[in-house]
Amino acid sequence: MLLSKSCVYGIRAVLYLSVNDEREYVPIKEISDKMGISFHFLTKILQVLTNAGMIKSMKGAKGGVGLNQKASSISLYDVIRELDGETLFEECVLGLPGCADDNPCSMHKIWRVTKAELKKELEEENFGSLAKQITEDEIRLYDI
Amino acid sequence: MLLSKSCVYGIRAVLYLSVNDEREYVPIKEISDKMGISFHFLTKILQVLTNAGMIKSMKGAKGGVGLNQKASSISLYDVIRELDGETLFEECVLGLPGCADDNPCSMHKIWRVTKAELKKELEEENFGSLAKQITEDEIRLYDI
DNA sequence: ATGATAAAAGACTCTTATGTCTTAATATAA
DNA sequence: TTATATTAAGACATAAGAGTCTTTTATCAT
Ligand code: FES
Ligand code: FES
Repeated sequence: MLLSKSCVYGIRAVLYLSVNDEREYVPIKEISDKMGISFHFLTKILQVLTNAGMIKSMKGAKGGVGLNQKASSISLYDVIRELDGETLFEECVLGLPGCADDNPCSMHKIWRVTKAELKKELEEENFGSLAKQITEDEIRLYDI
Repeated sequence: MLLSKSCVYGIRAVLYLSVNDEREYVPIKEISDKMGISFHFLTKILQVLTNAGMIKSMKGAKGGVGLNQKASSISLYDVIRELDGETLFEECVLGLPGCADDNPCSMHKIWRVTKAELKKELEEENFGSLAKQITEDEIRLYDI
C-alpha cells in the first residue's frame, strides 16, 4: 500500500473538514460515523494533526475539531508527512541504505523520477480545491 | 512503503540471479548471505516465484534456484504482481470501494495518472537491462 | 547404499499496524 | 453546581507482516 490506513483516514477527515469549513468545530463522532471508521482510532489520528497545528480541537459540548488554517493552504503532502512521514519519498525503493543520485541502486533511475513527480503532485494539491471539486462535481468523499 | 519487504527481497534476489544468469542454479544461502537477509524468509519468498514459473529450483547438492526465463523477459511488474499483488495499481488510494474513472474519489484524478505511469515504467523495465546496468555501470545490488 | 547438500513445508515467535475500551480532563447548558 | 458532550490519554486486543526454527524430501557425490 502506498499510504497507511491512518494516513488515509486522516486525509479523508481533513477533506470532510474542508468541505464543512463554515463550521468552526465538527465532532469527531460525526466524521467517524459518516466514514464508517473507528471513532477512537480516528481520534488518535486527529490528535497528531492537532499537535501539528493543522487542525484545532475543543473539548465539551459544541466542541470537536476544525481546520486551523485555510483549506487551500493545506496540501495533501502536509497530511501525509505528519502521519506517514517522508520515508516514502526519501528511501531507496529496494531498501538499500543511502539513496542518492551518486549512490544509486538499479531501480534508482526509475524511482527517483516517479517519487519526485508524485511528491510534486501531492505538494501542489490542496484541500481547498479538493473540497471544491467534492461539492461542485459531487465527487464522493466516503463510501459508495 | 510502496513495496513490502517480501517484494523487495524478491526483486533483489531475481536481480542477483539475472546478474549471475550464466549459472544454472545458485543456492539460496548464497543470495541470503550476500544480501544480509534471512535465509528461511527468502526461501519462502522464492517458493512463490518458483510456483509462478518465473524461477526454477533444484534440490540437493548442486541445487539452488535459477531463472526459468530470459532475464530480459521478466519485468519488475511481474515480480511485484506475484509478491504484492496488483492492489496498489487497482485500488483507490483513499481506500474507497470501486475505484474507476466513472466512480472517482477526490484523489482519483492525481492517482489515476501517477499509478498508470508507475505501472508502465515497472512493466517496461526488465531484469535483463537492470542486470546489464549493474555489471556495466557497477551499480550496487546489495548493501553499501 | 550412504552421507552431504539444498529446497519444501510448516510450526512457531516477534514486531508493527490497526482497532477497542476505559478513564480523565474540559467545555457548555440547564 | 450538576449533567452532558466531547477531546485527551493510555491500556489493552487483534491481525498482519516479518523473521526463526525444525522436519521432510529430493539430488548429487562417494
Ligand atoms: S538507491 Fe535505490 S532508489 Fe535510490
Ligand atoms: S476512486 Fe479513489 S483513487 Fe480512484
